[in-house]
Amino acid sequence: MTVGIKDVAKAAGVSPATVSRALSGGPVSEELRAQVEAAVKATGYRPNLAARRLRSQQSGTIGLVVADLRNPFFTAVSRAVEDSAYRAGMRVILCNTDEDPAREALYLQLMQEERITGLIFAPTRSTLDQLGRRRLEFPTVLIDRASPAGLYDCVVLDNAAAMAELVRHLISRGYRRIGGLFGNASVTGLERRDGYVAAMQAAGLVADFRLCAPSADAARSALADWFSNPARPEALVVSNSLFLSAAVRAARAANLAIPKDLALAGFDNEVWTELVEPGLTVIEQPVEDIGRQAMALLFERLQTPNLPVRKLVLSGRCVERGSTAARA
Amino acid sequence: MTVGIKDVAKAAGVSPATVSRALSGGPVSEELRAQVEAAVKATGYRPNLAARRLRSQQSGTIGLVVADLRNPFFTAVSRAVEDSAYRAGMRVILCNTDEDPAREALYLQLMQEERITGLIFAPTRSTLDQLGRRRLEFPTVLIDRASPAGLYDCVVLDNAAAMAELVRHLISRGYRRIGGLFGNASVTGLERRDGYVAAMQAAGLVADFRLCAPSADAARSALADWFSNPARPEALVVSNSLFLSAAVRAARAANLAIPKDLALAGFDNEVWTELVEPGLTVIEQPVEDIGRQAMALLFERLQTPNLPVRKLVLSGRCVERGSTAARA
DNA sequence: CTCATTTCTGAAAACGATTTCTGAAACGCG
DNA sequence: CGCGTTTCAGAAATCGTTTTCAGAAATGAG
Repeated sequence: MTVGIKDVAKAAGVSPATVSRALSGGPVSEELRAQVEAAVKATGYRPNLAARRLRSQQSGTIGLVVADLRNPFFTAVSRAVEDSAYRAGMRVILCNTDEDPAREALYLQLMQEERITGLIFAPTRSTLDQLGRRRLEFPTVLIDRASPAGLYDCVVLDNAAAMAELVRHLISRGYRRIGGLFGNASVTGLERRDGYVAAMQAAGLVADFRLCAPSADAARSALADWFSNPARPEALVVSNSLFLSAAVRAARAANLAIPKDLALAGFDNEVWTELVEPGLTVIEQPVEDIGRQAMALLFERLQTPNLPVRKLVLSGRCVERGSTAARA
Repeated sequence: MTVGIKDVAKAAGVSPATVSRALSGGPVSEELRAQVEAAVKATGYRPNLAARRLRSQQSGTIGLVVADLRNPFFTAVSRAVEDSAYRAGMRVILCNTDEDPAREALYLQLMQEERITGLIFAPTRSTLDQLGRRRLEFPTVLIDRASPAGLYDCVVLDNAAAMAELVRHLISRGYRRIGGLFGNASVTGLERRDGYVAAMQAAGLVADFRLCAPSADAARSALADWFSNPARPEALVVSNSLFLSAAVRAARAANLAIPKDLALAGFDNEVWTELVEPGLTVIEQPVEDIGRQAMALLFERLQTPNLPVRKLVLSGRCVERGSTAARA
């Protein structure tokens, strides 16, 4: 039915072993190599990856498990990872957990069954905890969400610093009653909260924040409630782009003008943050770099398994726009 | 090193064959089944998928090859596909071609090597042509971009009708000089252009459109040029969300107010289309449905290989917003 | 009670490649 | 010219499962 390595061998008049060697660049005379290549073309042979993987005991596959593909941050990182991987002749198997620990567990099990050679993973807070107890069976690089105990390589943003920069920026623009809305599913959200709290305290201001599930609905209802409160803040920082769009909608719904009634700042420099008036101030993350560096760390660890654990902390860039214009 | 089926068999005091049967729900006495399950738990056994695939000759994997993951349309469809697949106990391997025929060829070859059981594919125009000549080796459902010759199952939007609806909507709002910007890499863009041309002609108006590579830069420079022309249109329809954001930026750059100086309408109801003032009129695609139905078609074909080829045409919904408000 | 039939289990073959092992030829060196 | 070394090719083992095949035990019918 399908053409196998034996058929190629027969067509080329050599043994299967020689075909295998010719295709993998092994020691084969030029003459036979040419014959094999011709036979491959003639027969239309495509190797069976399952067989290859079984015998060679390496899958040549890296797993990429992200929290939310609809979040442009993760799609951008994924692109970079995919690119590096294919450049290195590796396949990528991409999974989307929707911030659900149960799905994470399922996918990790799957990765194990696939015998992936390495994993790049953005875990929820709950799974991150467990990761400390039970080590994963394959080299792993965490992205966006750092291992607190330093058990895994990781590449993350300096979340606290980035958020603190946003807060200081708002303060410098004359805002004082600055609120914060942070995701509760990832450590990223909590780190950004910590940066917020620290910056507020450093400025002698009182922190006023809420935690929230990472869904548009949850954010909108939290904000609707908050905005209807007479003690609502003059400015708001949020921890991701989903919340940012929710905040704009909630502000419109509550008839709050940006930035006159409510200044606003958040994360991730997506196209539309420039387009919605008066332009939204955001921290731009080096998404390409995050993906590339994660792959680089992974490859280094594959080559040298007992390297010390490394944590790569990248910085964000503050893009100032109209949503944080100086207070009237 | 890693625990295999033999180890489980030994631990359970049975043969490997029995373990295999117990795990796959074969005919095994309750007693042994329980023993096996206990042994699996005790040993922490995880089957080796490569071996399983090799022997059983089925990968349990469906390929998903999309044109651009940064396009929210494709991420939404991907989510739906992934969901259906995992619900059916199948894995998904996701690839991103960036509208590049060379990458498409590479990935199709890869899919063949993986011996995927089925493919869901959004091909470029150029690959779509070749698909007519050389049939793919696995059951395939095309999405977003239809096979003209009807060689493959597909699920697509009624692009011409949707675009025509946008045009008629603009006409009813008083616009006459309506321009169009369409992507040249996919048949989708061309179909939408056809719908545009047809609707314009039907109304006795002269069509005035440009084709453009599917990149933000290409779109912006095309539009910058167009807008600086004194004969620029009063209204513009575009064929995807990338062009839509480019159009807003270009209009701003050219100091054209929306909709006063330029009405605007496009495709895909993303969050931000509501947020950028005065709200952008778009065709909303049934993204979830597209993914789900594609999987449904694929499964049906797997069960009944010589079903006639089916083409599922879904309709878009026009979401009217301020960008196409009645002409002053 | 006997014989055919069913039900379950284990031994062994098979999946399609890679890799090890073995040997033949070619080569280099004294 | 003889002998060790290298180079290349093929035969056969191997990877970890599933599946086929065959046989033993249990069941049921006459």
